[in-house]
Amino acid sequence: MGQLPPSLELLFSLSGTVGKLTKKADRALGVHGISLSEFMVLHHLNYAQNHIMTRTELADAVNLTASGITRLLTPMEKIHLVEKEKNSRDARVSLVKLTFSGRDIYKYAFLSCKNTFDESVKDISQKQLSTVLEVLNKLT
Amino acid sequence: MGQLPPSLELLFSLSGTVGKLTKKADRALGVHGISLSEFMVLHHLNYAQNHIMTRTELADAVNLTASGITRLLTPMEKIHLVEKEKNSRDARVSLVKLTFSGRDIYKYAFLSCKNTFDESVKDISQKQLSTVLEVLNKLT
DNA sequence: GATTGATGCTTGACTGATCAAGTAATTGTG
DNA sequence: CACAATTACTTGATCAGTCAAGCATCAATC
Repeated sequence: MGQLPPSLELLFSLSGTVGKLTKKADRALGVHGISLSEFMVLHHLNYAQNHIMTRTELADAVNLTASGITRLLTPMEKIHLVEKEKNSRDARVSLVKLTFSGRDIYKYAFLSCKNTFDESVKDISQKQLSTVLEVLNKLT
Repeated sequence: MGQLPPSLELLFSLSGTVGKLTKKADRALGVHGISLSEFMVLHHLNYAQNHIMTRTELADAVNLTASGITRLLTPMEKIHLVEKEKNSRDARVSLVKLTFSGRDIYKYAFLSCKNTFDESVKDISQKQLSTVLEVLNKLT
């Protein structure tokens, strides 16, 4: 990498690695017709109360802007992975609910993704992994 | 994050953190009129033999496709951060050379970027950092 | 030394995301 | 209670990057 202080070496490495991992994830998930961002949406909905979240919550969860979420969800609604619901308390918010078939796709996509990345992670120790997660947290 | 196996927790965390760090870098570098990708190009050229690389080498170094590099370099050539050179041995390759003013911008951009990220990294130990770099390497 | 295949790069069409502006609903304040 | 500020979301314009196709050049083989 050459001549970089640790902080920037970290930045460069992170950026390279994540680029590659994202492509890998997209290939693995492509089988199920979804992208990594869509998978992340399905995941967060799957573990949310009643499988429902607001668009803003989703935007935060998957690190997109509000408009990014609008554009990501539109096709997902069209193929019925998620559906719109109204919030009776606040007419501004548009809730996103995971459908049954959305949950189904999530399960299969989850398995593909897990297989792919368990493989990538196989010779990294538990301890190293938790160090990495801790550091990533501090960087946020 | 909830209910994720370690490998996918790592993927999700990496993706979130890198998204945020990239935005931070782009803000820091925006002062100098360049993006993180452009900064990475300048960096690799700065430490290359004679400040010259082929477009393909650059593409690898910054994790873009050949066409991505073409599109990234075009404006950089226009503002004379880099310039084209021919390779006498092989007329297919188009060399990219860092100009003096490119080197200058690099130096200032480097300082801004370093300040920004040294700050982010200040309570992460040397040892943790090298663990992270090691893990990132294994993931590639 | 002509042909076949690989390599380096560019271009057009597209995708996924952003930002800025706009709309609609809600909340807080004089 | 009115009205200003804030919040949730959508839309048009734009941007950064990909992919597929194409062009030019080079290398290997017959």
